[in-house]
Amino acid sequence: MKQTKDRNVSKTALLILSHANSMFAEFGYDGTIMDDLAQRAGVNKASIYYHFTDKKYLYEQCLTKQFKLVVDYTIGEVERVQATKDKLNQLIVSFAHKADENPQMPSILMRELANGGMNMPVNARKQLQRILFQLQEILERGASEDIFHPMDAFSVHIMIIGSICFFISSRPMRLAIDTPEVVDPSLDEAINGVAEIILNGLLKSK
Amino acid sequence: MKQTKDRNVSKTALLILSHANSMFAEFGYDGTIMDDLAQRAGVNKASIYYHFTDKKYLYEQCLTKQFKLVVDYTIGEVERVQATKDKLNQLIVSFAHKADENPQMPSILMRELANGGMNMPVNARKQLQRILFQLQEILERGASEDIFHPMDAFSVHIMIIGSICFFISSRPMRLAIDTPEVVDPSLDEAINGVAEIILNGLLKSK
Amino acid sequence: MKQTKDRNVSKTALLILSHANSMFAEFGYDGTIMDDLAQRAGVNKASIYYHFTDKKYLYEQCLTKQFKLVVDYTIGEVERVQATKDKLNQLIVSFAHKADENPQMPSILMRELANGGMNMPVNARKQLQRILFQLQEILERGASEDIFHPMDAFSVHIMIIGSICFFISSRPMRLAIDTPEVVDPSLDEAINGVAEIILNGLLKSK
Amino acid sequence: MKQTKDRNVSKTALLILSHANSMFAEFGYDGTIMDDLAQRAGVNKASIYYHFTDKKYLYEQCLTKQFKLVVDYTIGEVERVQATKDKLNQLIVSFAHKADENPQMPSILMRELANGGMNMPVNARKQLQRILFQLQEILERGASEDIFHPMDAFSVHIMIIGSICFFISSRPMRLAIDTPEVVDPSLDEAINGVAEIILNGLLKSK
DNA sequence: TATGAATGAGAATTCATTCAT
DNA sequence: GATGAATGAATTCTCATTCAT
Repeated sequence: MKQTKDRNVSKTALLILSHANSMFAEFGYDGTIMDDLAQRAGVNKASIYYHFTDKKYLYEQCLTKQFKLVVDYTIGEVERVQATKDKLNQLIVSFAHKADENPQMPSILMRELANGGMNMPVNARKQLQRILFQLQEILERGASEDIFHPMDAFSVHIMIIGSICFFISSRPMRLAIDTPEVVDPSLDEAINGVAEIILNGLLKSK
Repeated sequence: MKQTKDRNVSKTALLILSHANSMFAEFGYDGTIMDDLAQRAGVNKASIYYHFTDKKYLYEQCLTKQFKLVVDYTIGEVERVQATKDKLNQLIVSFAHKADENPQMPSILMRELANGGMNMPVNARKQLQRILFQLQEILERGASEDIFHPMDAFSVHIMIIGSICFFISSRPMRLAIDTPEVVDPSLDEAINGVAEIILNGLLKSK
Repeated sequence: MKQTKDRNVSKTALLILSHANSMFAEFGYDGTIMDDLAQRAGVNKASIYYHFTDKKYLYEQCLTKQFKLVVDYTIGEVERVQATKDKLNQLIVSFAHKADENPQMPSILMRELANGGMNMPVNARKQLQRILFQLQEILERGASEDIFHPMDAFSVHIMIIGSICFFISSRPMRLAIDTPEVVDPSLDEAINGVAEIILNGLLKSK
Repeated sequence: MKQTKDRNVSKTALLILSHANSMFAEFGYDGTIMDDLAQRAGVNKASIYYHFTDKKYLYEQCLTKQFKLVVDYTIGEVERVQATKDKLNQLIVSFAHKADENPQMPSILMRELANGGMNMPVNARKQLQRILFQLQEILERGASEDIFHPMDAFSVHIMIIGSICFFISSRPMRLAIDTPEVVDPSLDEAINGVAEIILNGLLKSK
């Protein structure tokens, strides 16, 4: 029964997937109503079940796909630069930009963590670990090159992902409420701020 | 103050509030079911409505109380130290420890942000802004004392809150899945890592 | 949660139960629609769930109650007569009359057996066994009194229950289609026929 | 006969039919899901509709085929013996054995009766009537030969069919639950018990 | 004939909220 | 203040059936 129908390439399946993505990001799992999804995607409700078995499985598909997209891109970009310091900078910037292009990802991740992350599909979790591993490699290389203070990879990982996800997913709220006293920075400004602090923080003062 | 029949002090109300707190944190707004809450709190369902009008209002009460708790503590602690640099460090450490004692707060905040933060009660939002303002003050002071690089307060704010909330709310997941390759740091280790990086990042190399 | 709410004595619960009884008998488990039941019973759909948890539990309640009713009556009547032969006769006649008054019981029993009887509530099953045990006692007594041929109790049990249930539950069909060649007997005629054959068949010819 | 493109002979149709038979017997009409049937039979769902128009028609085909099989055999066997008494005995024994070989038949019949028999296909009903007519003939012959008490054919018919169907379809349940106090008889023992009682009951004591 | 993909009309169950006592 | 009992509006999922290829 639960044949992982990987013919999910059909037009209908794609339509469903894409609308599901934005709805899950916008409304969360509980807040996403299958009826509405069907309507927005312009497909029959039963079609969703035909293609994705049930809501939970559909959610998993969305999660995994999103995460892989962002992580693949980030890792690819990091590999294109050579210097250890540049790699770290690239990791932050690439992750931020791709996550910003797919803002559902930060939303979903944050909600999942808030839920204890226990029903986060293994595959989605693995994607994040790929970044953690890459980061670890960078930090170790930097330490052995004697340009970085030795630093626990996990803390840095959390800082990067946490900062960026917070920035991206808090934007709608910030834009809705103007806090004239504090200027809302653009993504690039914020990313650069984050990257600068982290690099500065890690680099041994020359 | 004007003692307006503050009903919420009754034993029943307190029971409800405390259970509501953990349930909202664990299951989110939608995931928290009034029937279950009544059962866990050992009160009649209709009592909840008597004391808190409706689910939304109950949620607001929980949110605001939690946020105020953490923020009051943080601000108080920061004010007890004098040196600018120590103030920044204190802000990070105090926020982290209090949030760790009340881990519902990070969960709720993250879920709210993921939801676009649109139905986050104004009062709760204001609490966070108190931290932002205090941070801004510290950064400005540090800049004028010429010990900090000038840096946009918002980015730093996001980094601090984001890193810490991520760390705290991802812990249950991390503990459930062991990643032997990467050691899971304790809260103090992680906090120190975060604080170190941020301070290093901001401080002008002496 | 599944607190066997034995306050099922309320007017609403009784209403639901009685309508459920006839509907399950008439349409079977699958054929009984909760919406319709609510409407017929004149109660709110959610009330059914409030009182009976779910469809399955409601069904079990119906089953058990029906079976107990018929079996209690039968056993009681049998105990009122003394002679072994009369007891056997009484068992057949009482069971038939009470089942005829509650024709849902034969329907439900037959459907359950057709389903393999596997999800027949234990309690309902036990009721039928009470008849089997009583019958066994009668047959043994009859054998020791030397008035009955020794006969396996189970076969006789099956004959009695099977014959009567078949007769009662096939009546609607028979009445719908007239088979002029064969006269449809009344319940009493049929019961007497059955009882006569069984008694004759068991009694040693004097 | 006129060889009207009898499609139902194709391998696919046969597959469907055979699986439909067991599923209808096991789960009943409502409980049999076309999707599952397709999967079990290893054919495409639309194929079922191509071959059998709809679920109802498929059900009829199953019913009629099953009933005819049992009834044809029974009637044939009865005709092979001569003595009136032997004929009656043969009717019981043959019906029992053939029904035991095709235990779907008793299940389906019982469920149909439980449903009021209203949507039992005419053709299936006619099969059972063939047995009733044959039985009537036997009883009349026995009465005119003065070896049988005169007895209403319908009651005897019900007793035979009811007892045997009950025995066969209650077997799975009995085997699942052992009632050590009462020994579960084999089919032959039970049949002989039933046949003995009925014959004894009808025969005038010589 | 066979098959993947629709689709519409349900059907069970849930849940926040209210009401009468 | 507390409680058992409603209740209406959703919401997920199911299933027989059809369609296009």
